[in-house]
Amino acid sequence: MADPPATDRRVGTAVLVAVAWPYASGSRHLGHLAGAYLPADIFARHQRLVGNRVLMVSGSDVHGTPITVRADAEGVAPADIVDRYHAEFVADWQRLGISWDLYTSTGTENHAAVTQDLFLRLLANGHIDRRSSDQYFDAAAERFLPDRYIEGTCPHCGYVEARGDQCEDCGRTLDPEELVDPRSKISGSMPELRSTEHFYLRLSDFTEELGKWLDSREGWRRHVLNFSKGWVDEGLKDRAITRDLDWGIELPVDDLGPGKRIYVWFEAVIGYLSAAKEWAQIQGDPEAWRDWWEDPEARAVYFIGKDNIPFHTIIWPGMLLGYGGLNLPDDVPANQYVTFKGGKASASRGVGLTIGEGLGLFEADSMRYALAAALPEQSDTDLSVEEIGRRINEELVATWGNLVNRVLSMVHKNCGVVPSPEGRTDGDLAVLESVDAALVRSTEQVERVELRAALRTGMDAAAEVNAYLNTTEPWKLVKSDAERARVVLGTALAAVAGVRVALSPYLPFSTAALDDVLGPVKSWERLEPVVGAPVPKPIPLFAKVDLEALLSGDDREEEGVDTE
RNA sequence: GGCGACGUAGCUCAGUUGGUGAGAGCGCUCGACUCAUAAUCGAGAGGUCGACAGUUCGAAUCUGUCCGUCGCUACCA
Repeated sequence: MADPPATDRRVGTAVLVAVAWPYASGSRHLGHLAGAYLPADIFARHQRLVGNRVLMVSGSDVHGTPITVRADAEGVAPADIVDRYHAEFVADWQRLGISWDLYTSTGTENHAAVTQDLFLRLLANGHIDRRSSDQYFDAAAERFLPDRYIEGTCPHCGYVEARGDQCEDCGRTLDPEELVDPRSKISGSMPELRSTEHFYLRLSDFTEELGKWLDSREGWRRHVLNFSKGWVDEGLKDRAITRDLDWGIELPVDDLGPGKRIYVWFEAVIGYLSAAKEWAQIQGDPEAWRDWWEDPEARAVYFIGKDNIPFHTIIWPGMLLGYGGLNLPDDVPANQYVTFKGGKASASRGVGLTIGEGLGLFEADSMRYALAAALPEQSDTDLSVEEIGRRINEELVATWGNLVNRVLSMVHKNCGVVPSPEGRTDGDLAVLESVDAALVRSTEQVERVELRAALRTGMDAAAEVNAYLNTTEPWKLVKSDAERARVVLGTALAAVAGVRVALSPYLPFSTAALDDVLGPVKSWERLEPVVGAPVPKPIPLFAKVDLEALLSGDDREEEGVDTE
């Protein structure tokens, strides 16, 4: 490469890799993984190898009505639900090799403090105000009711168990006042409308500024920009920040009376900032977060699913503008959806696989490959167990796994150690140059967050090395010209080492499995293997998937496991 | 209802601001090879780019209508 990657982590550009906060209300599925966590990890791993200073943060989103609803349904405390799924997420990330710099939660004291700081600053700057409205009040329980805590008959379809925010039967969104015969989910009594006060974020203050900001964005995905501009063009509406809940972050002011908390949509996005501060504290350098949030040279890339777009392109930037002095997102490469047999993945509806279920069927790297090859970067992508298995067997194992295996086998058998690079012909050098070119090309693609294409680039390079072997036929040379055979095998091994770098962000476990022979991958460049290093008989990097067994298993009932 | 997206080879998808004969991977057919997880390499077949109309010298790409799929619609985040 033209510019050798910096090895000093303090030299490169500061890159904040901000990843959607998974809601600790149920298991996450492969759609979430392909939508945010996997692409973020691939991007972060690549950025580290090119020498940038990556800070990749996220955490479990532990507040919000769905969690309290679920806790009530199970007769446990919200914290029990949160603890269960937070632990599950942490285990998922570990098994998947998601390389967080910090994975925390919104349940920390630090997060509450940062949230309250933002609230107070926005309040002081005039971007938050108080408004009163009529809301349903449960006299028996002596509390106001969030929309989800009200049930009634849907005015559109007559469904008797419609929720205050949406009718599950006909799918229409509702206002609670529209419900016929409203009932409190807490006491079952008929709620009454009472006046109550809440704080509102004056998003409308930022309509013009956000519009200009969005117009100035370059390289953003079309659907992200269209959707965001659509919101601005319609006119931004002020949003209530607080809710009548006792599960959530407390207000730093007490003038609304008891029973009001800051609601999730406002505080969850603040997690990106609070996590950076928490990370800095853990590092023993409490001011270190400023490198990512205040330095204008720093980059911030937010990995989310498309359902989260307005929160990251409108609301969070609006909050940051109102706060002042902090970096706005540089890119929000929101992914579309993964569908399963045409339907949106949803654990609650039993569509698709949870991450845990996926890991029960496939090796982590294999599943990472299959999902990365099908990332819904431009449009929804349809997946199935068969499709994942096919990708693994016919692409990953056949092209890359087999290449590594055939090269290592021949080197082991005929040389026993890494051969010297001396004596390479133009043809030998050409294959190495094509691998180097692939590394340059895939960097350009990753910079644009075209991760599918960058994976393809790496796989194409692997195919070129396969073609090189078929042309040079080292298995014949070992009988006719042993010296030439050693040169060819050494070249092939060096090429494999380079392809391995290109694929390493996608395949961390199998990459590390080659450390003993090829050395650890520390930078985004093709390094010659150490001459004379022993090359033992190889173990296949990936197991083939038994598709028939999977298909018979796929017919079994897939039970929904949770709400979303 | 409103907004947005999508509908391109058997399957999953790419196709920057409209312009050499429409692409990739996989599958399929034929051939080569046999070191390698029956893997690899080469060649080839296969699509009137959802339908219709329009703008243009020229449209998969722009406009309109229609058909179909999906998402969002601000208290799920």
